[in-house]
Amino acid sequence: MAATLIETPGRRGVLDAAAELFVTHGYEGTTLRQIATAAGIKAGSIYHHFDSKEALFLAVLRDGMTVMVDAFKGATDQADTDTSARLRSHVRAHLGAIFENGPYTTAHVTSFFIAPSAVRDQIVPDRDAYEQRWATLFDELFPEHTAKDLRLKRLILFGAMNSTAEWFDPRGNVSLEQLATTISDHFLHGMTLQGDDPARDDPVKMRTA
Amino acid sequence: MAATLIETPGRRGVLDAAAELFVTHGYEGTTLRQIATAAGIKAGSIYHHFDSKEALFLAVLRDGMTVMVDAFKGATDQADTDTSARLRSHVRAHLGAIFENGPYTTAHVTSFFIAPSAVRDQIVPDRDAYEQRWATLFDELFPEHTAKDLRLKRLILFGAMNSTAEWFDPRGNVSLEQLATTISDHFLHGMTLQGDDPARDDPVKMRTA
DNA sequence: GTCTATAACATGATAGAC
DNA sequence: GTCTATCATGTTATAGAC
Repeated sequence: MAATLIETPGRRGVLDAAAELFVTHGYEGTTLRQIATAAGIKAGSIYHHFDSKEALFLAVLRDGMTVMVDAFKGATDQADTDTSARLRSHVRAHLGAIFENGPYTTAHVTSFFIAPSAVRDQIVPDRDAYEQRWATLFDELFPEHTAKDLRLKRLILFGAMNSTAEWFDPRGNVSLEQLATTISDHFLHGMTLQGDDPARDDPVKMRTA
Repeated sequence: MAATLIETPGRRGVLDAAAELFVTHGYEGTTLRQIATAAGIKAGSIYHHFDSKEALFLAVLRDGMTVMVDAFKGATDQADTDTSARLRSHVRAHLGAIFENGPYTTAHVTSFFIAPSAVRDQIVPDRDAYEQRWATLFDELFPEHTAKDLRLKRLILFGAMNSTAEWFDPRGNVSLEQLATTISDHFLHGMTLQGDDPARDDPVKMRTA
């Protein structure tokens, strides 16, 4: 039994195998035969579940997006009150989607940019909807900022969060909780030295205009 | 004459064509025929200049790294004094390398992660050396911070800067100068509202421990 | 009905001979 | 630099197993 054999049968098994391979080798770098082998079937059999390689890729990206949206909703449901806690829970949710919910989200984050335009065009609406959730959150958290500024800041945060997929290892000496705290605290305060207690709970006071 | 025809002949022409195609389609998504056509030669002729497709890719990544290192040196040579100006000039240099020095840097930033491991292994030392320059700069700029914290913050900044390759358009309503200022200011101060003058020059006072 | 195996085709890639 | 042999890939058609 090969190490990378996916146990789950059927359509889900193909998706699991594909997502994992897309993360490490990219879309073009992954062959249907690799996916089939990892899923324990033959290449031609994939076409029973998906119309094409692109359709399979799109399904992986869609699932990744769904995980992120669900995580975001979960953070919103926590109903935190102060700015710091609200931001942190959503950052934690996004990072959790990347590191705790399998390779679907990672595949989305790392291989969207160079995806074939036919695939990109179909997934863009989903992405836009997710970004809109964040935009609305930002409007609520930072009402004094201009829309233009908030857009830039949001993209900066996304860059910081998504790029963790390239270097962060949840099993290392920094936990996912610490990473979420570091990123959200830094996003709010920059390099200003805070208290040494990483679990402090004083809300951040934004200057009102 | 095709629109994407590269005028430069020989080895450099192949590199130019390859770098541009790698950015948009990734390594595996780019064929030697596409590169050859863009360079105005035949596919097989590429092997006159490079031993393999991987060797060509490696050369592109190396050139991209060189551009970044040169930009970094140029920023250091400016010999700014205060923290804010020093950080900003280096951020500006890194962004300039991405958006003003052709597709080599962008290819490096966007397609390193999913590059074949044989290529990645060979370019890692160059990357590490570049990151070490940043690490040294951070040590000088933020001496009160722990090494562990500085590493995280550095990776956060890299994520923010490199991800601009996916969304920033220098011809849009935000200039590269504004982007550099926004990113470095936000890195230092977070969401704390600063004065409305984007060109202010007051140095940032880091609290001493 | 649901899933998979087999086998073959068309295209186009890499690489080495010329 | 060009040409061409070899090989891999996405895809389809058909049929078999649960």
